[in-house]
Amino acid sequence: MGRQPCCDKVGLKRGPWTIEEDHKLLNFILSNGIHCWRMVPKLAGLLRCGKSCRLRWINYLRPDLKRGAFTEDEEDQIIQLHSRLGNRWSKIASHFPGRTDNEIKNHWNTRIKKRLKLLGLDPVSHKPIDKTEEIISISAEEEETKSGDIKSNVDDDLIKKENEEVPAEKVQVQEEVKSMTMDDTASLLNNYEMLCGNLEMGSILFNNQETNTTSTTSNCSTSSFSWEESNNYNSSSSSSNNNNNNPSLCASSSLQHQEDALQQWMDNVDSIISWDCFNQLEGNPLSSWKII
DNA sequence: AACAATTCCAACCGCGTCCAT
DNA sequence: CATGGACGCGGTTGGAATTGT
Repeated sequence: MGRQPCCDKVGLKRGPWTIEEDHKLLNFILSNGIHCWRMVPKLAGLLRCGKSCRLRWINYLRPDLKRGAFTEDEEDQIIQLHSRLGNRWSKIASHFPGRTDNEIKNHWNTRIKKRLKLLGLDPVSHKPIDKTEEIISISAEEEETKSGDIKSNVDDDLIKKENEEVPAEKVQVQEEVKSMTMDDTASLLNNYEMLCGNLEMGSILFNNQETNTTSTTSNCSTSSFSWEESNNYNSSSSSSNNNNNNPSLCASSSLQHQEDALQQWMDNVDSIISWDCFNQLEGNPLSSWKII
């Protein structure tokens, strides 16, 4: 498209972030919030492009990130969501507070894909591999006549639309695939069906559990911590904060509560970020943080 | 112990979408 | 309505860490 680069890359640093860079970015965002990513590196004194800063914040520095391995329940839910949404990682990630799209995408590509293959399921179509190939060959002719509209993974609205548009024969084929799938991998897919039926409720429950639970390591071997967990005093805004990258430190909460929450968060991320290194750089980080 | 192969994940890249002008 | 800038998303890659020989 001839699109111009997002920023002037001359003289900009690339590659892994250093602790000092993390500190600068974290310090800047916690002090000022996020208004324009393009300006963040300039104002924070970083030789990075805004895009890189945004990614670093979202995938690593964000206080509400949940660390640690995915649980089996999470994996199952990812599989279920992927069967409905396809590779829409950000949409899938929105069902997992504290998880990033990148994290889920990586986990899918490295673990879940293999798990599905071991179960004899096609990671793309979520159908038994052999049967899928059979059906593909059966319906290849009619698919060819409809160029450009082949999308194996669509969300509910798109599925509905597609079903309205496709001929009855194709719907029948889809139903056959569905029933064969149920026969061949009954237990696994039964779970998925159940999850599918309860997905909306499930996601609500999941969110509530996330915000109500004080335990941070129930299913993970490593420490996990949610910013919202430390902000339970601010319950009125917890749901809206779930998908918000901005830490929203400038909300209605009192300064004391914010400082308490910040201290609690720092205590919990000690194992993730080496604050000792930060301290060596600039003394106690808390003392240098200005909460709006 | 040394090397090769594999796994894993942080970060980059390019494109699509949104929105202000 | 057209254009351009900024952001967000998904695909891909580089290299560190781990495992196997």
